[in-house]
Amino acid sequence: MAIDVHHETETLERFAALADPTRMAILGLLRSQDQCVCHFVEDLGLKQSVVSHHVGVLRRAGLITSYPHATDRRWLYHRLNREVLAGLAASLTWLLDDSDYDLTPLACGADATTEE
Amino acid sequence: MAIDVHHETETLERFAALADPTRMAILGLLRSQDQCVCHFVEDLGLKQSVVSHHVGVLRRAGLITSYPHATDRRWLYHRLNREVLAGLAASLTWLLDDSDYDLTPLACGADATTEE
DNA sequence: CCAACGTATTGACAATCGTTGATCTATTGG
DNA sequence: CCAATAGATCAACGATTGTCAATACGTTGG
Repeated sequence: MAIDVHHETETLERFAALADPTRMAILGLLRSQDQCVCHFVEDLGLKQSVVSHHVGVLRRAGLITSYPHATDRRWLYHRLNREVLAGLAASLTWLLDDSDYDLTPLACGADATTEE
Repeated sequence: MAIDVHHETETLERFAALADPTRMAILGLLRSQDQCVCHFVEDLGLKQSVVSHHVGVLRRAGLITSYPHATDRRWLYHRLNREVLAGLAASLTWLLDDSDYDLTPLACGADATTEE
């Protein structure tokens, strides 16, 4: 069974990639349209190297994919990887799934002994 | 409108709290039953101070809530905060919502100029 | 072929994070 | 009251991460 696919290093890296305001802002910009780094630099008012760094983090985490512009290959466009983001949402809903939830708190070792 | 509730510091802190193997393991254990720190120490084979630290991170992030055992108040039980976890899942699905998605990549400044 | 441009990469520095061991507090049982 | 227990807290250390400036790389236009 796929016990803890949700704890995998890959998944944790992805959550870490989400946990940064700059990167979350970039993802927010990509929500409505594919864009290249120059837009992030302009819209977020950040240095190019900073943006490039964060885009690299997002790409290595698999949260976005990148492709060169059709005519001018200097421009690198970025797109949300919706499958991966959906996978993260699935990890969260897996945690939330309470079909196996036992309402009684798990007894402590000492608790179990004394109550025996 | 609730433009970027999903970028809030609170939300980012929560994603950061998820991005650690120990904390994700603790959340995984809490999925099926409320437990106290002693269980995490035993099940994960970690030092008490390490577990206490990570439980603190999870609690401050709002991912779990804590309450003392009914009869022995030395034992502190922990429970998933399902509302908060659902909120994180909502932030992800908000990113995924492509109802406003424009298939044409956003033109670069230079691009727009030359193509004029 | 050269200069301008978009982006990636690198190295240095500061800040943050996880681990450890020690100590501290509160609670329970004798 | 005292010893044992559950858990929190703290200071110190090493590892990681973000920022910045500089540089390198590939592409394009002249």
